Amino acid sequence: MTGTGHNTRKDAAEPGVSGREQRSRHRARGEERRGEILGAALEVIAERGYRGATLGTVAERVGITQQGLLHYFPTKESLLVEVLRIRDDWDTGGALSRKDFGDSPWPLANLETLVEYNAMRRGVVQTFSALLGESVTEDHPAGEYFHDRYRWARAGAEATLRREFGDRLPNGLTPERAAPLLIAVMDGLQFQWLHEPAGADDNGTGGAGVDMSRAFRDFLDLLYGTSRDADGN
Amino acid sequence: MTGTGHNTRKDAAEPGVSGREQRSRHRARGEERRGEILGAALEVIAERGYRGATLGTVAERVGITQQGLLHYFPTKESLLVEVLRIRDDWDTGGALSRKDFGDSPWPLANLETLVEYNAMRRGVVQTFSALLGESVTEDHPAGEYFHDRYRWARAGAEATLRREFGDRLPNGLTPERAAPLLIAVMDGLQFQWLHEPAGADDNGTGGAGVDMSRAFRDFLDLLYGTSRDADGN
DNA sequence: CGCATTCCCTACCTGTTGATCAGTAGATCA
DNA sequence: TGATCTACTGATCAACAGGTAGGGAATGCG
Repeated sequence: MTGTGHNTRKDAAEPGVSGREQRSRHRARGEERRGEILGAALEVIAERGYRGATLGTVAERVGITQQGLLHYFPTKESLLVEVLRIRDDWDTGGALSRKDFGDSPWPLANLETLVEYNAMRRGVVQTFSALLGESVTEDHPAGEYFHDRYRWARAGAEATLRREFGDRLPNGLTPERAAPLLIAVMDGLQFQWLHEPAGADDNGTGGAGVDMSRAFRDFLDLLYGTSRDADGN
Repeated sequence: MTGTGHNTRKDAAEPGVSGREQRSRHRARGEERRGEILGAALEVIAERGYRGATLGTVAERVGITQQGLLHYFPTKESLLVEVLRIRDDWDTGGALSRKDFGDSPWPLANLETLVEYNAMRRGVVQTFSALLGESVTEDHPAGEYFHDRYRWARAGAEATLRREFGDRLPNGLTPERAAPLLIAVMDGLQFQWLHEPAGADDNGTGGAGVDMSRAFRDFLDLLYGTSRDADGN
């Protein structure tokens, strides 16, 4: 029951493994574990939120103890910070702020792609949405993150809109004032979609759910002032 | 400190008070306390979310013990259910689903009023938003509530849009497909507003915040396809 | 080979939370 | 006047939570 039977393992087993392979494997172990933990934390936060998530649950999912996890992330909050950081790399950093941001002939296509991408990553969206909800409560560790993120997202959206439409949208609205709406639609649709998804990979719900990608395209049509496919599809 | 000095109160004091009034006052104590508890719970949930809220904190705010609170609401979840119910009466029941729903010459004005009303009730909005975020997590007691609420809200929005525009919005979009966008904007703006409010009662933020009411009007302009005041204001 | 580092565990502590149990004081009622 | 109901309180509990202390095994390094 107690930790016995491990001293006989190394010397006898794996006789043909070279020292280099063992070393590199050992080195990589740490970063690999970190990655596993981050992935598990993302899952657990999606399922229970940050406050509801426990270090023990995350650790268990990686196959170590809670104290083993604390070896990598000294506090629960430090774990959250890292989760937020990798999410930024994946999602926002991957689309909203990419260097090739203005490369597309149609800037808003990037946002459309982002939404479609999110629709395939329910876990990530759920984590994000759960944290966003919690972040409005007092003294939440993610509060500042979302505050900054919103400023930043609105600025990005405004720049995109300006690149697309100039200083006025077709209906006369300025990019500055349309930007919050764009962000709001993206966030708001996520909640509806999480509660009742509908879309490419989901059929038979009777049409009650929300097709996030299609709805977002509908909103873009609204910005353009014309409908591209509202009649047929 | 302990409950002394009350046995002399009844017989001697209030000689002219009839038995009926005393009885009713006694009866009302219970309902009054219930109301106080519900109000405190709304506050505490706004500050810490449902999972983060504790019965002790709520009870303390009413001036009773945690066990005293459990006398009125046998479980924490039952308290949440009641909070959700009264919120419905205040907010949704008061505007979205009112009988005089179609009485206004301009149906969407009701929604505008609702948003303006919300902008004056930060605590309620914060409670709602915190719970909405939590509700996407697994086995959350408010999950079903929000699921149903979204269906219902979309149906209500669709009906309103149909009453205003008929079967097609100016840009060709159907009310059915515009409804989710309307709800998404309302929800999404709340998060931005909570994180950085701006508006009538808030000046000097440097324009970085979000004026929820104005932004919502901007969105309605988008639905109409024309801008009413985007140039000057 | 000895030493440091990395990785992870056992043991333990302290605090919190929702909930139960039993009981008390006053009001109501028969 | 006694029975009963309402509105609580105090004591207590089991279950967890995050975090600390310290140690041990495997590995890398000189």
